[in-house]
Amino acid sequence: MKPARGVRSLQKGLQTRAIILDAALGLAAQMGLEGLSIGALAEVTKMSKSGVFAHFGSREELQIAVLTEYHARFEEEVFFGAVRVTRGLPRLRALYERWLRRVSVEIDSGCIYISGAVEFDDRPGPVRDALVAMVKAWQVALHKAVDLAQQVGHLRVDADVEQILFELHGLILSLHHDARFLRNPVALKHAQAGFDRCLQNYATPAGLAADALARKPVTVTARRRSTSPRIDRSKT
Amino acid sequence: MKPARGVRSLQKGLQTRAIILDAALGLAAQMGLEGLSIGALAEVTKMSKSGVFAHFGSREELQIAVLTEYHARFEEEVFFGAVRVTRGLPRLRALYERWLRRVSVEIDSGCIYISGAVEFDDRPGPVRDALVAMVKAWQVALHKAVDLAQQVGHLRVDADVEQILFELHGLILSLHHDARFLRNPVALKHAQAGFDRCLQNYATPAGLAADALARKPVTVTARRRSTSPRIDRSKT
DNA sequence: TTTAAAAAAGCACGATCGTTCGTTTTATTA
DNA sequence: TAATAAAACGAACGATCGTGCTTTTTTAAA
Repeated sequence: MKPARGVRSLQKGLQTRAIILDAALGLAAQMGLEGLSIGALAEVTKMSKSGVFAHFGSREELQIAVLTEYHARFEEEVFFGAVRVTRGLPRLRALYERWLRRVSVEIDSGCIYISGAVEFDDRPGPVRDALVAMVKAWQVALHKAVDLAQQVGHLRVDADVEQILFELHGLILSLHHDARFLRNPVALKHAQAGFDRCLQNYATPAGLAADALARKPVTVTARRRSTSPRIDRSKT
Repeated sequence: MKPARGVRSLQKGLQTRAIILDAALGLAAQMGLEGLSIGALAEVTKMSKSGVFAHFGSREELQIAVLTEYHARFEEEVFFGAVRVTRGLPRLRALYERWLRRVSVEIDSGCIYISGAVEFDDRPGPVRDALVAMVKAWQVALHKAVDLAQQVGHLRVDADVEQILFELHGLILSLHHDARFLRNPVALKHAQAGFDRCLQNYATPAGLAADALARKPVTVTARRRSTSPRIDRSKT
């Protein structure tokens, strides 16, 4: 039959592909998507270069596969865990808290969305396109959460949603920068305080009340695995 | 004589070194410090690889030289131009406006501080050390400006200076992300509005008055070259 | 204009990169 | 267990990487 096509249908193939992808996520988080090399990936998985290569067909497809996998994990950890929280400020805070935790847990692993945005901001091609699509999808999800918070009367309706998202995203980026690059241990507190101050600007009195009410239970709840066992997550 | 030592004393050497460095800044702004290769640099300057190489002695020293040059330009454009403005909120706004403009002018050239922070956040070595030192120096300068704004009564003295810096930096990072990566044309407006909203939180009434007074003349003044002709800036 | 030094070029090195191809091993199915 | 397909390997390719050496060209001083 023809060589590899990037799409597997049997057991063993998918299994080792998942192992490779898991290692690739770790490598990409540390070295960046551009720093991810097939040789290093082969070494870390104790496979041959060509063996690794055959699972993806090209380096570009490997990068896209890494992105797709990262997106799935991000979605599951940050998004799906928070949409079950009461809509309005409680849900928005839950989204932000999980997002924040994802970036600060990744203090020694790196957020591929953030590093990828810098690496591919003027490097056109399918990798950039895929990354842009994922980041925009996440922004749309946040947009909806803010919209809902306005509809339930938690956020002032005259507030500019895009402006809120811009500022919240800035807090996340600043956290990533200060915690990871400058190794500033209080960066997390600044990001949390920034969110609170943002709310004080855009929230209604009813929103602040709802937020205060929901605050303890929401922030404390530790997230447990949902039912879908899509991928072994033992190293995460 | 011994080979190259990275320090030149005669005319021609420094001259072409400056030319190379200028090209290297452009390349690094586009490809990142890690994407900067001596081969590509030789091609763009129409020199031989070894000819380029001899001016720096190693790739690492080239990267550091690029950083140092970038730092000098940043300092001159952003910092030295703003410290002549009245201390307090007017100066802080002047600093922020220039910083902002530097990042948004660089929409198609890239801020090396920001891309470098992502590239070197877990890549120890002298390049990372140099970059950290420069970013911290800039933060210290901003810190002083905020301190002064508190001392002259423009900012509330109970405000956390580090928190203010964290949030302002977040706005800059968000601008860089949205403008450069997502190509969102309204990102600049969001960054400006974010600054204003930040002031409304931390400024005193006297500060807001001083800011309103100084706003027109300060923001409009276009910056002209100062007297020091350290380096040909024709491409900038 | 001759002379000594600095600058640039030329060439080659080992290493690593992504990728291709043919072979061998492993896994699945009949 | 035998037959068949998938998976992994091994070796090699052209390209590029940073870097070292030697030679030629250019520059500055005598």
